[in-house]
Amino acid sequence: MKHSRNSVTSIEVAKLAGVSQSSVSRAFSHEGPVSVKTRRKVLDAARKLGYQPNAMARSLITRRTSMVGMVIANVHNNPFYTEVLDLLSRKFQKLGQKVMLFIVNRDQNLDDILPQLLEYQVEGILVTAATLSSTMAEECERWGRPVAMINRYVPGVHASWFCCANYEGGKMVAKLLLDANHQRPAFLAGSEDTTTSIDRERGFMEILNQEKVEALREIGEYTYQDAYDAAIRLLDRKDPPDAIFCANDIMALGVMDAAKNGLGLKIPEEVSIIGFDDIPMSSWSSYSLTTVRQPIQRMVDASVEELLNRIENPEREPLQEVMPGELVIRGSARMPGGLSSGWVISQDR
Amino acid sequence: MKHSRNSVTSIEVAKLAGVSQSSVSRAFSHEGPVSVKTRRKVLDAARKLGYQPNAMARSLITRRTSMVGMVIANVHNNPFYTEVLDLLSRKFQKLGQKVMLFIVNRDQNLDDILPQLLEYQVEGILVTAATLSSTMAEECERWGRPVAMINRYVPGVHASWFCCANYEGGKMVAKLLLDANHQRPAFLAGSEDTTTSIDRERGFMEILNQEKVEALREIGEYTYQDAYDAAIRLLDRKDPPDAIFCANDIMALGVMDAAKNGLGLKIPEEVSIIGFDDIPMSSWSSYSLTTVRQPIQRMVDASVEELLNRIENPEREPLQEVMPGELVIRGSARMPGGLSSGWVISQDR
DNA sequence: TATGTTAATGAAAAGGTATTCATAATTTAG
DNA sequence: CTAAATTATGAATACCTTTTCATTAACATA
Repeated sequence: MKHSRNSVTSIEVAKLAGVSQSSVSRAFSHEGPVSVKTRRKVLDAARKLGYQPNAMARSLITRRTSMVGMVIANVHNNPFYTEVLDLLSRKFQKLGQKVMLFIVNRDQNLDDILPQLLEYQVEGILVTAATLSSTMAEECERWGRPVAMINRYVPGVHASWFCCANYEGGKMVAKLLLDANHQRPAFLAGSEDTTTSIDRERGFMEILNQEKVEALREIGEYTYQDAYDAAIRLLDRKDPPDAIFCANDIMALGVMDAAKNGLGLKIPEEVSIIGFDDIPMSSWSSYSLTTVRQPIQRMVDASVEELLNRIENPEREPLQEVMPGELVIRGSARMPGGLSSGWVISQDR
Repeated sequence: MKHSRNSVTSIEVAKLAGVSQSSVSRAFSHEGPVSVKTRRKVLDAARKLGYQPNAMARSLITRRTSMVGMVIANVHNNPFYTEVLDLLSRKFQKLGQKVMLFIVNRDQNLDDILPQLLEYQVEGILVTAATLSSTMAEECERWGRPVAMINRYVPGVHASWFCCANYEGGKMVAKLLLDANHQRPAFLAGSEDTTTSIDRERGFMEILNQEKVEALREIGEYTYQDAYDAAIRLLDRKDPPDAIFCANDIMALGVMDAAKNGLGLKIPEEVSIIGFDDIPMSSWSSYSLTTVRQPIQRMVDASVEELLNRIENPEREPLQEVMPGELVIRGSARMPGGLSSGWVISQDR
């Protein structure tokens, strides 16, 4: 039996079941009163015909789609965002939301995909690792499409966001390095235009400045290879740093490989390296990277719940929260002598 | 100005522009005759009101949604599928398709998400790293929703699929190892129920059997940690293998770490290790993994194009293709003495 | 048994668009 | 300058549901 494109409608089901179309609808949507008898008749007929309610038609009348837009960048060159994507998607699914996915470049303008999201009537938009211009965000919000962001924020914009405490994380790292007597730290920045890198650096420098310690600085592009190259430049000078704090883990791994395999340096004896994120590879025995773990599950849970919450309650004010990261001490950074000086040493997960 | 949930309709635009609703529709859909004058009037009014055509209403009448379903597993513990996801998503976007994403567990039953896909009227379904039961696949196809799979196939099912030549890949690896005089190879399988692991092993064993070489065997779960543990078991016996072929790269990296850091073995002097996929980490200097590169871009391009093609031409027979992988020689496996004996040595990308 | 409540049902309307068909405006050909 | 062909427009309809409203059936209460 060859069907044409799914065109079995509730009317046909009604006819076969010997009831009205309304009853078919009621039997499917768990609303309204239906006798068990008709429900059974309807469900039988539906199964026989392979009937499936048409979500488009439904959304037209209910003005609900149960669809959310998910905009994400950096998914293939940063395992951190792979995990975010995975967790987000699963969480939305579990809560009955369909996910319309857009993978973009970090610096890509979202203005062209936003119309598509609105056209398809997503009820909310979750953005991570990509930046929504403030006018666009406002636009969405004004049209009743709440926006939630992970690890991005737009100052003064009417939207929800959840960030790791990047600034405080940078401070933690600086303190750890200074306590362990590092004299010449360096910061390896990711792209200049991302608040994550900026905030981590700000916190880092705050402490160093406070202690009148100067820092070297290099820039990469948030990739392993860029970081590798930057590390070579940094470590090959005649006054090389004795510690490198990297904007994220994937860069830190590149730096470690450059130091270890590229230049034959001993880690952490000759140079300490610290990252940010705690991606799975960081705990691999070849690296054992000391890093700041982002509260990824918390950020995902909070942002999803907040988004759905605001969808249900459009009048509610958007929530924002910065969530503390957690220092994960492994082997890639020299430790303070009096080890127990108040450092939180986290277990591997 | 506070809007309620986007409810500006083509009728309101028509009113403001002083034309009929039909003209608004025509001005937006680039079909049908519209004078430049009315088009301008319409577009102006639309911009003023922030009008956006409603894709649900449109799809109801056109019976097209421009949405495809994408079902993927293993995305967070195998970077290979992260890249597949990324490429697929971008390709669909570029071709004007919206992607409805479902991330599942590898062994999860897809029967519960399939109704959702059909309900939302996706026009086709792309499955990768997850297995669709043959009855479900048939069901989709019968309802005019073509199915395309990457790296999965269901024997005898009426669907498109594109696989890497896993069997031949396994053979290549076996030949390479034998040529380099390995005496005691081992295969580290991923989960038993995936055709990729099975086929790679079959090819591998085919050659070994042919040469009357026995092989050890272990099983992991397609994860770094599982592979690490399995490698310890394998290498800690009194008759350890001198080569381990792993079902995929992420496992191979776990094996390398187990050998190198766990047991202090030299790679490739004491044990050769070979993977499959060629994920980015494999080329990192800490690993330099010899592996079989999957033609990921080709598989993605082919499957997307095939899917869209079948959507437009429902009568067309589904296409299937197995695409050769490419041996990437790096440093983790001992090489044959006469190196140039016909081996294709690939450049890093 | 009669009456008041509640539950179940069907008819009809609404949601926002694309499209057909008939009509009006414009252009082209003769 | 008229007839014919073409192009532009608007009214009406269809797409497939959910939901309201009115009606009927079932039930409980007195």
